[in-house]
Amino acid sequence: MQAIEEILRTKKIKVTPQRMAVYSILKKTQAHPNVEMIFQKLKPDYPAMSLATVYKTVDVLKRVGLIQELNVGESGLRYDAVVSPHSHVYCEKCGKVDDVDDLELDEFQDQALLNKVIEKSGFNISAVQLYFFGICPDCSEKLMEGSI
Amino acid sequence: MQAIEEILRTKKIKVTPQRMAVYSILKKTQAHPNVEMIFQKLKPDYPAMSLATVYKTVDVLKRVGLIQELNVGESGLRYDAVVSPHSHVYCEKCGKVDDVDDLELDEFQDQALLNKVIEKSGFNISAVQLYFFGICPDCSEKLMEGSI
DNA sequence: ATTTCTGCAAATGCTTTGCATTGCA
DNA sequence: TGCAATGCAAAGCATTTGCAGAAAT
Repeated sequence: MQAIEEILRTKKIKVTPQRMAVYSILKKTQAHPNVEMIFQKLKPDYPAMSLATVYKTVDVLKRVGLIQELNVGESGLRYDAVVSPHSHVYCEKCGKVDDVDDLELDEFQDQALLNKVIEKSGFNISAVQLYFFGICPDCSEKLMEGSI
Repeated sequence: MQAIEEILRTKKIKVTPQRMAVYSILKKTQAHPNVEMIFQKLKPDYPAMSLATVYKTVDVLKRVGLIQELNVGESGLRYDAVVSPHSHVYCEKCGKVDDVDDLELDEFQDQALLNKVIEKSGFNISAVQLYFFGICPDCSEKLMEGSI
């Protein structure tokens, strides 16, 4: 709650309660919420907050590099306050997004793999996203129960 | 143009000129077009075709497994008739999507990596997508010229 | 003859925009 | 005080839906 204020001020972006609140929610959760989810979590404490403000805020935080945007397909863009490279799993049944930490690929991405892609594609690569799609443990269980 | 008809008939899905046309376009191109692009390419030969039909068609082809859907962020979902595992680069400037073939990661994905993710996450993984984001050679060049 | 698909137009729903008001700096 | 951000409502767009007519099996 200190660093972020400085980062914003450095970029001449005003520090507002709304921005702090959105960031704070993303910092606390591991659910990778979308805009609507963030809005709902905010409601109790900030009943006056507008959905448009949440859209604008995640955009600002993203451009400043404080959060990253995930694109898993359904349910809109998801947001993550963890900006270091890591992969994600998406449950196609319930829409849950989990982190997959400590894949050796995560470090791998920085060097060998990235160089190879740059070489092969000629692109100037600035970001990587690795997504896994499937069914989460909870949904697998429910599917089992249902079919018995 | 033979196999696809059989695949559709097997699943009791009717073979129509529109469906064949959409698939044929995806089969020919490497541009990973979105629905609008497919629609535009179709127009000369199928002036009566509706955009809604293109949406419905890519959905059918995807569910049957004849094409895959890519989610690079901007410019809507992209479609690819190559369904074998391979990665993609996305140009954040012009929206171009290219293939990145022959990453050892592509075979890697099938086994070791997948097993590790399944173990770590508890998810039942059915698909993987690896995206690289950056600037393509053409856009890099234009940026250079512009800044001189 | 049935059943499914197409094309149109309307509806939906997420996201963005414009602008007056509010609030940081 | 001045400039930027918020909140609201309206606008914008991509995608979906409903349905009558057309086409495939």
